[in-house]
Amino acid sequence: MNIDNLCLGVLSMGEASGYEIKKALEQRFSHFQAASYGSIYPALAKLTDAGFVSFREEAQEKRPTKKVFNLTSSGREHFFQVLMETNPTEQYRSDFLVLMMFAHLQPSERLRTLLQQQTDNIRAELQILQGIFNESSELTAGMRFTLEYGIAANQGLLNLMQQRSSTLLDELDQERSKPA
Amino acid sequence: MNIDNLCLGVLSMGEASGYEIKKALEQRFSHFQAASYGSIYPALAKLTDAGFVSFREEAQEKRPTKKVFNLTSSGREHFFQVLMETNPTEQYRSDFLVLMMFAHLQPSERLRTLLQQQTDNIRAELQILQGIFNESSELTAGMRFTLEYGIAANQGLLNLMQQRSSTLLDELDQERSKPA
DNA sequence: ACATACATGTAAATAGTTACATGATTTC
DNA sequence: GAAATCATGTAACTATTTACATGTATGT
Repeated sequence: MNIDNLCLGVLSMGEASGYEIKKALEQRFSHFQAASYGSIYPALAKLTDAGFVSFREEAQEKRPTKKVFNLTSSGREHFFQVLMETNPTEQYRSDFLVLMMFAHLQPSERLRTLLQQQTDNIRAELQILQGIFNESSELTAGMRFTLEYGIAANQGLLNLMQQRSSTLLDELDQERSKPA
Repeated sequence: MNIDNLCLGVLSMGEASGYEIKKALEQRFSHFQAASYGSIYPALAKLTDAGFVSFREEAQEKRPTKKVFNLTSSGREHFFQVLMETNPTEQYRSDFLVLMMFAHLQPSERLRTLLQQQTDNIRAELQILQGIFNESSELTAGMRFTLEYGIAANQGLLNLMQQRSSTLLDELDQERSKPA
């Protein structure tokens, strides 16, 4: 799913400026997608050229004038086709796990810090997702599902981190003291 | 963690050719890292220039001659520094969750297929990880941990998919039949 | 006969991010 | 007085993948 189509998706939920699309992605898609202004603004220009979105300029008091984009019917049709043709692929890249793979090369104080940081990060992410899930009214069924999905993964990981952090450190201490 | 440093990591476990590094990444790192030949061979050339690896050419019977790389002491030192300075960041990108976010725009037959595919993918990944965990001898503590980490996440997700797939479809049917 | 494994490497294309450029207003 | 929010946009850079180029040997 490229940024162009992600913008169409956000606009399918209602008109928005480039700036507002970025905010929407941060608030509602951040645990599984990201985009910077440097990709959003060129995407909106391309989508305008392609006729998938149109915009009006809206002057504001004490704020810069903004371009408010909305989906054309051609854009809505196109986005439907995208949804029907996109494969449900996923990718996960973890420097944390790379560091764990080479745990035996690092001092135990460093590993203690890494495990603690990761545990904190997971706990924080879990609280963000649970916060949105519990406190937001008017979530679509799909959005509730994406939140529950993130909560399920992070809950599983938090349990593991709590059970295994200290035993991993013990195992590594044993490997260290036992020469081949 | 860029490909250069990932190559150093693989080589810290023993000498290898570019081809063998790719295989090692597929077998031991695939659930949290990836790399293609187009990035591995240039990385090895760069690392050789920098003096972090050296190689010998090994002629083989009935196989092309290969370059067997191994870490220099400078490379080993450098990789240690990389390990000490790398932040334990993670990134997750999911087209599956994007599709779920827009579940209300898709026919229920399509959603049924997507949910089934995702469930199958998670189950398959889980079995791969459990297979390696149970059947491999001589895993390092760090590698066992990376496997358990993947298993914990996927087990949490599989439980969710099994509980929620059908209720999500029901919820969407209700939203569809209830006009605003 | 067709695909897969072995083995190395380059060039073009992809898809972004980061930093820059500009500037008012509001909050801490 | 500094940082954050609002607001748009471009240019340079980064890091990678995909496709190409080449060829033998083995398995199906």
